[in-house]
Amino acid sequence: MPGQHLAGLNPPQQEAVETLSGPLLVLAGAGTGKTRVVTCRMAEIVSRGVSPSAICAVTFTNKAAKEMKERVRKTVRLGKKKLQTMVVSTFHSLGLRILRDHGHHLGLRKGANIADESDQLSIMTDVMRESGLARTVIRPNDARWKVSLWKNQGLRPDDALESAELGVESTLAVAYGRYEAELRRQGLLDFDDLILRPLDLFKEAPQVLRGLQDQWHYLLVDEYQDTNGCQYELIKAIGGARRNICCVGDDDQSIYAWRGADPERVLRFTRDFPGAVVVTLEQNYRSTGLILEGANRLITTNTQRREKKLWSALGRGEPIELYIAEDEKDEVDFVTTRAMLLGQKEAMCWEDCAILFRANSQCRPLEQALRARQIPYKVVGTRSFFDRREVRDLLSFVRLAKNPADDAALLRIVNVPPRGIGKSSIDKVLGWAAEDRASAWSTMKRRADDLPARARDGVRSLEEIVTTIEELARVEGVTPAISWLTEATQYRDHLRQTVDDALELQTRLTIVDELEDTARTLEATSGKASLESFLDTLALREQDFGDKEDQSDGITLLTMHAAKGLEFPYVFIVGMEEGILPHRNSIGSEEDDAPDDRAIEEERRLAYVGVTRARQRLFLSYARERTRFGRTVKRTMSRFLEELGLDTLHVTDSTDDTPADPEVGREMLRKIRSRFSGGGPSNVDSETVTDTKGAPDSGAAAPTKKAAWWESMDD
DNA sequence: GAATTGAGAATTTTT
DNA sequence: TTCTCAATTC
Repeated sequence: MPGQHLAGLNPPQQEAVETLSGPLLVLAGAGTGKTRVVTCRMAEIVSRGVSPSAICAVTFTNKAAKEMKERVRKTVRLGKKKLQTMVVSTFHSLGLRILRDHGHHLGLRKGANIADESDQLSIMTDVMRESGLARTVIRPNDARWKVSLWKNQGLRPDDALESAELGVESTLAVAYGRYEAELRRQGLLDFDDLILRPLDLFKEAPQVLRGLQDQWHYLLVDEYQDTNGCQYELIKAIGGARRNICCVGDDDQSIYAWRGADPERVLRFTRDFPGAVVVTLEQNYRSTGLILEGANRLITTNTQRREKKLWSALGRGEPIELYIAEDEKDEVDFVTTRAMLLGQKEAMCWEDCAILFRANSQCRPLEQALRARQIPYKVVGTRSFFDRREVRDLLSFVRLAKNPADDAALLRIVNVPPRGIGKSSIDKVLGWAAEDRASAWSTMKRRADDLPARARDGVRSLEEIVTTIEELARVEGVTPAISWLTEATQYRDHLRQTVDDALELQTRLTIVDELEDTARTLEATSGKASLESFLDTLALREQDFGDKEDQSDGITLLTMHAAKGLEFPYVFIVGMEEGILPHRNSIGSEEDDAPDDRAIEEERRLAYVGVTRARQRLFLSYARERTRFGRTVKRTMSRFLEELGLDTLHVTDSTDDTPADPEVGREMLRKIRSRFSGGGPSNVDSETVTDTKGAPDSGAAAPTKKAAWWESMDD
């Protein structure tokens, strides 16, 4: 029964849903119902009798993948089991899956571990030293990014060396080669390998690729504008000759060029896939007319883009507001005061409101101001649970149990908690290992007797721990293995001894608990898990932690990058200044650097993403002067404000007698300011989600509701 | 091994 | 200004 999923869709949306074969590009502007189209299209395919196992959908984030699965499940009438054969995963999960299933054709070790950022960094630091690259010339972290960029573009060490300029770049290309060799030696894969190595595999074992091509007749790629060269090759290979490939994206929202994404890839689609159908979605269901008008004006300044013009049937709405602040303090005051007003006058829920900024450093002053006024807030996308030392420490034991060649894991926990294996012992072992071309762990075990007595005992006890983890996991599962590990290492005691701050200790102990919970949750949903699947799930962040973000409500603080795909009724964007947005590194600031149009265009797209997050009200602000690094500097307003249509904005500043809300006099504002100017408690470190509950007497009591903003990430 | 100190940098970072 | 990182020192 074809066409059963077309109800309620506009004509272009219907066309996208009905075009089932051949290459299809869905140019989905912000807020045009992309997710809806994608899920309906998949439902349509299935309802025409295609097995779900013939469909593969690729996204960038776990959240998007989860969302898509969920929506398809709700749309398609089909048994759960049947539906689960449909692959909906991130690029990285897909790559890893392919490598886990077929990696042996590449001589890939069975237990290859995934290197996290700090592993990458320490390996990079080592190989830089060997290559004679001082960290004053290029910082290891920057080197890591550069190498990652090369890998994203599909450049191997040889290619990089060839294309590199003489000097630092070519030395770095040499270091890149050593970095790769070191990863392999330790049986590690970095994130980029998860995309790059499957391409090697397809060359090495074409039958594997053929198998995948036979399996997946329908391919879907989400956020196509963000795909890098490597990811493009991967999907093109799998899409193969069948070319049933549907890419969904918006060139105007391409904001990851600096990570190797090519914003022009969307523009090239019809050349890359001749005969492609292009459907453009322009009706926006999110924002009011005036917001969209501003957004359209802004983005049409860009030259490299597909023509499209968002329109809204939601009415004109309120004008975009601009507040010109005296300084950063005044700007932050404006945001918090305005937010409280909205809470009182328009019954805005805190969770309906977001504050967007360009750089994370802009976050802290906002947090402080919100805390002082006891407005609850949460910060999205800061250092995650997975990057916590406690998690990485404990997982390193597990990694070592799975892959004895993983020197990075060994070095992290060799003496954590202290077991008498000091620096000199470690150096000795590393020396022997290098001579024998063996792994550090095997060498350490084999030659423990050549070490001082205390170190020897330490090695034996570590050996005991590692073997037991492996056995426990194999026989009883991951959960008992992890619980046993924390007990046997007395990791909690170790924390109690080394952390003196009570609050900090509490946080860290909780993290240990949560790691155990994670194992439990994983095994509760999918049965006894192997060490491998446990580690993979964590490394790719495929699992949520305790649904913590769902419980908290409050104003959301996030970067514009993190805001992509989200929407809020009320949006503040702060720091609309030259040097911040567009960022100074994109302006071509250096002496002889010509202004880089492409960089500016990306900043403009970023601003566009920010603006199009707003449903009803949009507040922009900048400061006339700002204290940066201890020095007060004059600021100029962002060129993007002009491009948005300065004359259409409702502009106010601190001296204005008609403050932002025309109905509320300046007196009122002042009153509110002074009422809440008393300092509140401070001293909370931000983690993944910081939730500061407003006290009952805060007077900032906006109503709250349960429906969460992340339920609608429809872009 | 832990604490101290000094230099250098201060975008965004889906996995 | 304020953070990070690594070398130095006790």
